[in-house]
Amino acid sequence: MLKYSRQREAIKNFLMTRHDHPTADVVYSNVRTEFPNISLGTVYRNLTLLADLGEIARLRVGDGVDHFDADTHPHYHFVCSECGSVTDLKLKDISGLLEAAAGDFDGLIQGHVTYFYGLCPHCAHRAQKTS
Amino acid sequence: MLKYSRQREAIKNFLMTRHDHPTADVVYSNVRTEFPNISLGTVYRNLTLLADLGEIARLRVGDGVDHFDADTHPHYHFVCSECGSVTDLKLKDISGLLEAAAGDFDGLIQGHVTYFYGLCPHCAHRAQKTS
DNA sequence: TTCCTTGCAAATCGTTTGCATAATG
DNA sequence: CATTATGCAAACGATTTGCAAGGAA
Repeated sequence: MLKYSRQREAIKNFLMTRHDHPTADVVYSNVRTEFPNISLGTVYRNLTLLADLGEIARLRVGDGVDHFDADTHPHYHFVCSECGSVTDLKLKDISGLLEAAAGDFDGLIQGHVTYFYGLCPHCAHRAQKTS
Repeated sequence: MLKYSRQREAIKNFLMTRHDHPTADVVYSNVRTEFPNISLGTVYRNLTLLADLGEIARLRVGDGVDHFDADTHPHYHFVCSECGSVTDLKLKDISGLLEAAAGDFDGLIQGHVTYFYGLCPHCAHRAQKTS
């Protein structure tokens, strides 16, 4: 059975205040201001637990580090190749993707992961000035 | 300047014979039959080099291990949640995705990564019999 | 001979885990 | 009291890196 823990609550609360999809490390150093003795292990354990419960989402955007998102509604992400920032991306519905993929595939497709990459607004503008 | 190396050639040749997107470790143990003294480090260095040159593709499908593909034509992949196999997926053109995403995004979208997950044909059929 | 590449081992990095103790139900 | 959660540190697995020696141009 699941027992309440103040650390877990703090982790989830912190995540809900952020929209930049922080990593475990960032969660750790922030929650530490409230729980100076919390350990990285506890942060990882709770992030994994919350993700398994479906209360948060674990994002794997190919940079070798897991990012976490308190917004579990299906939506898309953009990863900046320059600064590494991960942001939400408004996108018209592309659920047609799944059907397109299911086409003549003999197995069972349960979902897909998509993320976009390039230069974020900030880095794109900076590149323009430099060139 | 880039110098020829028999190890690098063997690594690329091996990759071209495989369509199951092997990991560095699998490349290592196979190339080892031809070069018993090759080291994992050399395999990693060459895979990274070849990927940077665009001669092979590095696939990050969220399982924590990099997979490599000698087929650099843009195409999609399917990852089996059960057995972890990574296979190619025939898919109608979905390049509309990029434009859809570019919509009102203020930065520069250079590409996207998409992979599908679920049960591969083999695991799907096995699940059916069991239930 | 120059400088890239290798093999080896040690180092890094993100993440997980074992264990004794603290907190929850 | 029964159990889950924590803090700490050690363990892990994948990948990278420093270095001296080997091989290509």
